[in-house]
Amino acid sequence: MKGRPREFDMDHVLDAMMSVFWKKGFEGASLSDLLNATGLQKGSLYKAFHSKQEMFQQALTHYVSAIHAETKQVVEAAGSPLAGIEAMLKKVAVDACGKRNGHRGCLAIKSMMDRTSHDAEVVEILKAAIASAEKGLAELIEAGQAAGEIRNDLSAKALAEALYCLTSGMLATSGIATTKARTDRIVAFGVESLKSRTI
Amino acid sequence: MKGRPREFDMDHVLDAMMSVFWKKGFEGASLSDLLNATGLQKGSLYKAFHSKQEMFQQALTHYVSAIHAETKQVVEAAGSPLAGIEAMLKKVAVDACGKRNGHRGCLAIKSMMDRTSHDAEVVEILKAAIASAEKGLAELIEAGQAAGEIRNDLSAKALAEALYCLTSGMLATSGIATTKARTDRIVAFGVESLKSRTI
DNA sequence: GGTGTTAGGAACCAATCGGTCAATAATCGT
DNA sequence: ACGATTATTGACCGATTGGTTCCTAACACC
Repeated sequence: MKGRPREFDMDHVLDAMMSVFWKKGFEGASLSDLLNATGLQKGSLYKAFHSKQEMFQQALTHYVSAIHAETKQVVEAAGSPLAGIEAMLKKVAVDACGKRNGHRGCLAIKSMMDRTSHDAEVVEILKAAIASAEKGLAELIEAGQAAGEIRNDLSAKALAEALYCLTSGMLATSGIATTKARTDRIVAFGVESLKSRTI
Repeated sequence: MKGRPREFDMDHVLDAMMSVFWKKGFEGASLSDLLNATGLQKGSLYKAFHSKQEMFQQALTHYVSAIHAETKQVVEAAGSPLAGIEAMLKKVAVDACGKRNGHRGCLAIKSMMDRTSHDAEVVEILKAAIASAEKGLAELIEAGQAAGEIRNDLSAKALAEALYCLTSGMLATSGIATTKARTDRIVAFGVESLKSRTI
């Protein structure tokens, strides 16, 4: 590495930009919002990221890996595959209900709505995130099926998709139709729909 | 009514604005976009609606009632409560998969993401829309329960919420993770989860 | 057929948008 | 120590933003 080293911490800057985009969306977030949040000057920001689009992509990637890590941790703390899934659903329910760092809902879901038609790179980031999430879910479900905990009349893949769909739905209506009682019922429905049953 | 009558057709204008907001979102839709789409001049638009916010609110209301009418029709064409629900899910799946008037997904879900923190009126419109949709679903489910077609170990309300959540999830990932095969599996999961079972 | 009322049209506005650039400062490799 | 390289700063840019205003045109009512 040559030349003058950067004075700011990239992680803090990504966090700050993530917050701004999360709260205001891509178009709603102005350069000066980003500048205020990061504490940087326009030139510095544009030297590190070449455009607002790239700022967004990096912030989104940052968000996705943070969520991934959090979810992994929650799942692994649980005692069984089904318990892991329930814990994950409950985590999503909490994110959908309350405020999280002052923001509601999920940056990834928001991005699906307003960026995918303008930014192909964002589409790839989100596709990868969904694929990764569903792969993790499917593995968990397979383990649960092997243990006889989870129904095996439907494929692990199909169940993983349905589960992911349920979480997306909770996050999509975040702030409109998300009370704790409501998300509790949805989580219960999800868990109940997974259980193996003896007909 | 006094004075000069308006020359444009309000319904066409609402349709046009709805399309623009649907495709570009609130912030992404510029006044000139709206002007081009409606064919009106700035003065006329602002005489009819007093601000961009109000244009959005009216366009969203227009959208919500259109979707409501479409859904009602699809449901009533089906032969039984459960068949009605399946038809409704399939309709959502189609909307989530393909393009519809050149737009993807659902304007209401998009609005939940980017307008609810800025516009309290939009929150009310969306809350009312969700409440109405779930009320309709719950009545359908109750009828299905009475007919023995739908499980009654969970309340109609809880099932309606879960079902709505599933549809929101499909629409949220519109354009990212929506292939026909995938939405087919999710629809099948939804229907399967509703069926009454003899344990 | 005036008169009051509303719609249409286009020029106009300040503010803000995303983005650039040249000058200066700080570090690395040698 | 010195040149190459990179970061920081802040002024600057044209374009566009949402919104206003004023004038004219067209109808309803009496």
